[in-house]
Amino acid sequence: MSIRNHTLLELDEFLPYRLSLLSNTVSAAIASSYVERFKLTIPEWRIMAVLGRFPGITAGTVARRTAMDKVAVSRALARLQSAGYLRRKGDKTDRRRSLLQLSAAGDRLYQRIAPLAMDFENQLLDSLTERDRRHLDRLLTQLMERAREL
Amino acid sequence: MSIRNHTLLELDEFLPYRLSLLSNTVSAAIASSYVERFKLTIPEWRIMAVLGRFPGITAGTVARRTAMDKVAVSRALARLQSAGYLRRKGDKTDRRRSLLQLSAAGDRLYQRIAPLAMDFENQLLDSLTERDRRHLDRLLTQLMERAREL
DNA sequence: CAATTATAGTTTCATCTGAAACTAATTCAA
DNA sequence: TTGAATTAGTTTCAGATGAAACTATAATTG
Repeated sequence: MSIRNHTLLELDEFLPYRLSLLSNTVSAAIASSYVERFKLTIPEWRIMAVLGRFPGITAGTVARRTAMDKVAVSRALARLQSAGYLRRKGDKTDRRRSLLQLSAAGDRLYQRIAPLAMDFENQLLDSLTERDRRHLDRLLTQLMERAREL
Repeated sequence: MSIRNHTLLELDEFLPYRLSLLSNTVSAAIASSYVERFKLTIPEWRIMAVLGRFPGITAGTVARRTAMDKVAVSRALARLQSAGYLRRKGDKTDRRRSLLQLSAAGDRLYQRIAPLAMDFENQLLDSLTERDRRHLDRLLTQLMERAREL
């Protein structure tokens, strides 16, 4: 990072640790600021977010789009359904699958939370200039590509 | 991020999600590339890292420096001790505490893993220019400050 | 001082999680 | 075709986790 060629391992300056800390801090802030208020977990909210955007996809597609494993998706879907936020429609061409979409109540909730989420992101990014944001976008993309390779 | 003023919530472009994904991907790579090989969990390895750097600190200090909660620290310390990597020395001025340090075996392990950790970090950062790295350092610091406020 | 309050660290308990096993349906291959 | 292999999704089981209770010690205060 800023001090290149560390000869000592300093956790505070160790990129994997910093990423983990930042991600956890951000997630905790989200959880306490709006997700918890609506009695959702982060995984449930993520699923609502992809279903709000792409209605009618299957559980497998949800798993891929949210990078969650299928067990976690299955359980979160069950909870969303029993909370009344989810509808499943059997897929006629493949009866193992169901096509998922938010119920009316689910959609109302999504319409309330999505702006809060975007607002939260904007508040995070407010401290950065437009140029910084583009830079951040590029850096995260590059790091992500690299991390996938390693 | 790059496309400012989202009117739609796209998970793939949502900063908290991207941070979480990147952090998880990096942690998974670390776990499979060297931590798992030495039969350590990430929390255990983090504790070894701070003890390698700051021998003689207490469990509470470890918790603060690793941002782990005290339950997790207590358990990871117990595992490290039973694996023979940790020594505890009663603190004479406060008998609730112990002063922690790596055992000889713990230190040997630390000396093997630390270079791998730094090497991993360097591989991650290889894709960035020196200027990008400084920028990344600054951006992460700013985001972290902001996230703490929110 | 004695009594209360606070702190360090551990244990308990209930919940969460992920790997593996499982069920049901589909696709492939002989 | 039909039996084997694959895939979608759920359930099970065993281990991980975090909040709250607990133990032991130290600090505070009246």
